[in-house]
Formats: sequence, structure tokens, C-alpha cells
Amino acid sequence: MPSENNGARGGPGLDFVRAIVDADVKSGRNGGKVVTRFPPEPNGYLHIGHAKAICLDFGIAREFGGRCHLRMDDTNPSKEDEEYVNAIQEDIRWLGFEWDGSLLYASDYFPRLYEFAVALIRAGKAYVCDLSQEEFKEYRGAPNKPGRESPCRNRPAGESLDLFRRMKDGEFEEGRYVLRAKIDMNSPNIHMRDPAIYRIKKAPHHRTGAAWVIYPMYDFAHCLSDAIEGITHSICTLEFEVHRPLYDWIIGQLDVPCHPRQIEFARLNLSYTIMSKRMLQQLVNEKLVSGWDDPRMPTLAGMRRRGYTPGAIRNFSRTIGVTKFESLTDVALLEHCIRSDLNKTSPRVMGVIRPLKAVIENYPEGRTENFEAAVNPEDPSAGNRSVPFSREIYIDRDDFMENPPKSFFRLAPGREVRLRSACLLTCRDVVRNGRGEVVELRCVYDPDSRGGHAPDGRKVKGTIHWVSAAHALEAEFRLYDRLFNAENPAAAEDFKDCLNPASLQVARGFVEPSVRGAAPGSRFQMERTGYFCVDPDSTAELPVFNRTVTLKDTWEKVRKPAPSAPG
RNA sequence: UGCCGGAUUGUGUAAUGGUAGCACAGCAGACUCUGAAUCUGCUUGUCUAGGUUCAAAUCCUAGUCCGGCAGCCA
Repeated sequence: MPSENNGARGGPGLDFVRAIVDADVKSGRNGGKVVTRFPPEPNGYLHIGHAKAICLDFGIAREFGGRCHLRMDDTNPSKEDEEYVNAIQEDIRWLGFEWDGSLLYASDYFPRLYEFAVALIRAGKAYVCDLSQEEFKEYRGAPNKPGRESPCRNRPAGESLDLFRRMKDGEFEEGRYVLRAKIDMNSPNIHMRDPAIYRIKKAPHHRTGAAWVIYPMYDFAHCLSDAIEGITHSICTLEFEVHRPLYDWIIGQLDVPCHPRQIEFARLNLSYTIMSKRMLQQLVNEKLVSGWDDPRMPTLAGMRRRGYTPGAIRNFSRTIGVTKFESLTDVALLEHCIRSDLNKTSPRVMGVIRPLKAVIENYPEGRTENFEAAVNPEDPSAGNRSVPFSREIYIDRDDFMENPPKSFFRLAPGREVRLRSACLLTCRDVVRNGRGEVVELRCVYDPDSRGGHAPDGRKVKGTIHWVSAAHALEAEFRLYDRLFNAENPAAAEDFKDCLNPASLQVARGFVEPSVRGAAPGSRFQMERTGYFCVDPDSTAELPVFNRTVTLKDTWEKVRKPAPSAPG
């Protein structure tokens, strides 16, 4: 097979796709113009794997001063829906891209595609075939076994034309006839063995309604849609590599304005994640998640709700690169990208997820004071916030141990810690309930340590977060972990067996009052805990926080050495 | 066993015949009012075998292994 892409290599700083585009621009191919397209089928929501393709398609157009179209590849009405068309546009814009021209649809080209098919028949390059699906399967042969020619192969063009028109007019049932390209039943490439290019499908189309009862197949519609739009570089994933000869063949038979170059790259695979639309659809249908935008989903809608930023996803896409090697990217890299973005941009706030009350016995009852704390130590321009303090506070249960090891830097009977941005606190005693569980801590603070510094210069290793009980805002925390326990769930016998039963844990706790009224979508770093994003489920009475990702936690590793890495 | 691709440290990715580099992860240390961030250091790699060459991840030959392809899905 003549392969235009063979031997193509990346230049310094350029991945192999950009290297090809760059070379084409420099050699004056297509008049030096670059036109790409992102062609989703509107049969599901976009996911992080699509983000890689979007960044490539739109990114290349942007970098080379070209255009990028958004075209719905809507040639199979039984799977597609307008809901997806809308979601796809929203997600692309959210990611930070805007298509050139108006939104395009392959279905807009149905009349022209029909005429192209007619032209192909006239040229003796296509015929109407009445073999059933089962029969043709037999005729097609196998990868290592040549096919046989359909008895209809030499049907006169006039007869095929008539039949094709009658297919269009709805005279036949689904499956009665298909239109086939007449290529080569002995080709070592199965896609060249007289592939079907039009089939009868009596399903209403989300845009063309009942206007058509025949629909072009992907191989016919896609290359011609590209050609109609003057696409110069048609970038797609590896599984279409074997389709390229067919792509080039069809374009080569017809009078079209240009011959786009198809370039294939490896799709993204992420550890502990599934990327198959079919499997994602199944999770939604079987209510294993709350919907396409469940924050555990790898969909852009889910990640957005989870608190991911478009910039972090774009940065991730750039970092993983583009190659033809089918790899499995460590989800830790994605997490690194969101942490590093959020670290620079999110306001800090204190939140207690599993509250334990601490009473400061030497602090006057009824008294309140405010401590100043940086909104974001990484960004001095963000200024300060005021955090109220009083005699009773909540701390996190994880920050107290009754019989701690030496490596535990937090609160314990007789130990002193720093309350973040406030003062030094020593635990004197614990209060238990009837079952012997610790339900309250009795503490004292050092009145000379206001602001968190000990006047005598003594070192206090541990700093913990807290919330004043009198001022605390009750909140729901949705603590997300990876959806799957297996590194590659798609490779398992049943991916659903790999679901992580602890992928969502809901907790009731408190946050500092400064976050009152934060709009859905607002992102915060809960100090020492993780990054959180306000969920749309929030109400005036109860804000809901989705945990985007935890902070890295060295103590976690000390405490229970390396399972298979936390989320 | 047919065709088409692919193979660089644990993971991902550079090096276009001339010092195998970067990021993530891991480990060790420094710093620290977030066990975060930051900073420093460290470990680990060219699928194999031949060949060409002063010099090979890169070029040639032969193999090995992995992925994709037999929808009237895209």
C-alpha cells in the first residue's frame, strides 16, 4: 500500500502529525493552507480521549493559521440524538475552542452524497447488491482468505441506478439491497472488498426527519464530507488506518475540490478509566453512575462538574504528546496537571470533613476574634481573608490520635499543634461516649501564640485546619475516588466487575463561613485536604462540595505503605 | 499462518547518523504556619541478532513481541 505517512518524522518540538502539516505548508501543498476538522458522531458525550483529538485538530489549525470545522458525523440515525449535538458544542467551547464557520453536519451533504453515489454507479464503480448480510459475509472471505465476487457485481449501471433510486424512494425493506463500491474482492485489505457505501435504514433522523431512508456509510460519507469542506488534513485515530486506501480510492473516483490527507494517531488510554462510548453509555443506562456528567465519569461534562479546569486538560493533552504507539497513560499525570493548575489559582479555605469537637477551656466563653489568612499563598495578589475563631472548634478526626506513633505530627493527648493561621493548641483530655469512643477533646491554647507563632520560639511541627463551631457552615462533601480498581478495566472479562465500590463517599462536615454563597462551579483548596468544586446540587442551606482531587499526602504513605496509589 | 501499523527507564514522550534528554511516578534530603507547594540529589531505558559507519535509538537484513482489520457502526 502506498503510504504517504511512512517515513514521516517529527521535527524538533513537533509531533509527527504537526511535522507532516508543517512539511505540507512549506512545500506549498494546498496552497499552503491548513484546514482540519473535528468530526464527532453525536451518539454520546465527549470524553478526555476526545479532548486529545480536539486539542490536536483545533490546535493545529490555530498554530498554522488555518481553520478547523466542527462537523457532526451523523450518518446513523438509529444511534444519534440532538442531546449529544448540544452537549458536544458546549464541551468544545468549555475546553476553550471555537470552530470556524457554522456548525456542520454530514447530514447536510446527503443530497450531494447521493449524487456522488449516482456518479459512481454511472462510472461503473458501484453497484446495487442484493446479497443479504449473511450471504455477503460469506462472499467477503476472511483476512487470510480471498473473497468471491457478488453475482450482482456486473449488474448494468442502468439497472443499479434504477434500483438505487427506488431504494431512496423507500420501495424496499431494510436489508433488501445495499450499494457497494466495486473495487477488488481479492484485496488483502478487507475494506477494499466491495464495501457497502449506502444502506436502507428506515429510522427517523434527528435532523432530516423522514426525508431519507437510505444513509451513506462512514467510509463513503466521511472522506467526501472532508473533500466538500476543503479539509487538508483529516486527522483520526489508528483504527482507521486500514480504511485509508478506501478513503483515497473514493476521493480518487470522483470530481471533488481537494484530496485531504488522512493521518492516524493513537487514541488516549488512561489507567483506571474506560474510554469506550459503549461502556460509558452502559454505566449511564444501568444507573451505575448518576449520568454522563457524574463527576466520576471521564467525560468532559463529568470532569467539569468534578472541578477540572479546561487549562489543566489542555496542558495534559500537550504533555501526553501524539504518536502512533498505543499506550496506557498513568492517570497520575492527569491528576498532576489539575493539581498544578489549581495550586496556582484556587483560594484556600478550611473545611472539616469528619468533625471532632475541641473545646478550648482557657478561651473565654462567648468571645470571638478573627484571624487573617492568605487567600492563596501562591498568589499574594489574592489578598487575605478573615477567619473567625471561638472557644469551640471542629477539627478533622484524622488529625487526632489517642496513641500516636512518633511520626504522627498532629494532635494527641499532651501534644501541641498549630491551628492554621490562628494559635497553638494543646490537648489535655478526651471525652468519651457510652461506647468508649472519643467524642470531644478538651484543650488549652497559648494566648501568646496569636497568629501562630510561639513567642519563646519553640518549634511546633504540626499544623492542622479547623473551623469555629459557632461560625461553621454545614456542608456536604462528595469524596470521589477512581471509578475502577483495575488498571485497564476495558481489558477485563466484564469491566463492571472492576467498579470501585468506594468511588463515592459522602460526608457531612463544616466549612469556614467565607465560602457562604459560593456559586456552583467555584473551586477551592480545602487546606491540607484537597481541591473541591461547588456542585450544582448545592442549596442555600447546604453547599455541596465535589472533591476534584486530594492533595498529595505523604503521611498517608507513611501510615499505610503503598497499596496501588490513592486517588 | 493475509494485510496494515507499532516497539526508547515503572508510565508517557524527545533526540531527523554525533553527550540518550524531559515530564509523571518512585526514593532520599532541604525548607515549610498546608505531611501541600517549592528546591536539591538519586535509581531505572534504546525488543533481539547480525551488518554498514570513525560514530547507530536513528540506516540495512533477518527475527521477536504487541496492536488493528472479516458491521448493512463510526
